[in-house]
Amino acid sequence: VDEDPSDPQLMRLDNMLLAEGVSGPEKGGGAAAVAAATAAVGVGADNAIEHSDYRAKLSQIRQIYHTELEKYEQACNEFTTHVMNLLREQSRTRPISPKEIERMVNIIHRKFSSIQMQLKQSTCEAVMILRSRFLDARRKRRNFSKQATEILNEYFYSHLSNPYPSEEAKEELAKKCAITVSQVSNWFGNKRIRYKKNIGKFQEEANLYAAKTAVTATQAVAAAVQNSQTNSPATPSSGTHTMNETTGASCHKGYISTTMMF
DNA sequence: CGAGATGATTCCTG
DNA sequence: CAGGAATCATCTCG
Repeated sequence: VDEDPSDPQLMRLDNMLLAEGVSGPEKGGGAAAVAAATAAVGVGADNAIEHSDYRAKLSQIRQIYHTELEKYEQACNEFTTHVMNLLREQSRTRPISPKEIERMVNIIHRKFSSIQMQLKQSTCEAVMILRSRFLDARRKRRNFSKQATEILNEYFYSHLSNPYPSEEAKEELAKKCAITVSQVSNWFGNKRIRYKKNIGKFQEEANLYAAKTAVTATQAVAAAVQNSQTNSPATPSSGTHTMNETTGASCHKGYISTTMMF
């Protein structure tokens, strides 16, 4: 019967924490803000822009977290002093041992730290979601620029017999297309597999680029080609260096042999 | 909106 | 580990 005064006190504390501290406007607001920061992954233009966007959102989450943490800290302290005052008041009507006070304080702190853990966890979750949204490149896939595709296709179709660019070639292409080397690798991987899966579908494209390289080759060796064009077909006897020009010149006349690979 | 195109990822093999 | 194959997730276009 004597212990009852303390238990209602505890109950009230629990209720207050549960009602106001945790599920009150504070956490709700925080969670909503975090969710907003996470969800607002709109259309990013550039890689750099997206990255800074990502960092901004990250720091936003971090700031929300710290704000909330501070709030809880403050609320915890306030509540502790409040309870202490109540206990002190009660100590006039009944003896209150230091042990009991300590127990109360411990309970309060435990409660608050569990809330903080919850906050921490939800913050971590938000960060993970943010990370996965930004890091999973499939989610933000952008087609390469027309120009880049042009360059890649040009290389592909002018090396149809061996469409495997060396590491240096890949770097070169990457530089020209303003993409990464692994993107170049991806592109060639995709292109090879898709080309050979349906060569017919790519015939038009192949001719187009063959003609295109022929034009550039013609420009490069204008005089020579002009003279030999009417005469004999270019002799494909030379090595890889002049292959560009020879294939280009011969392709100019008709179909490029797409069956030579695979 | 839906089908095809396309860049990226995953899994597997030599 | 580079490349092939299958698959995913998004983009583009009618």
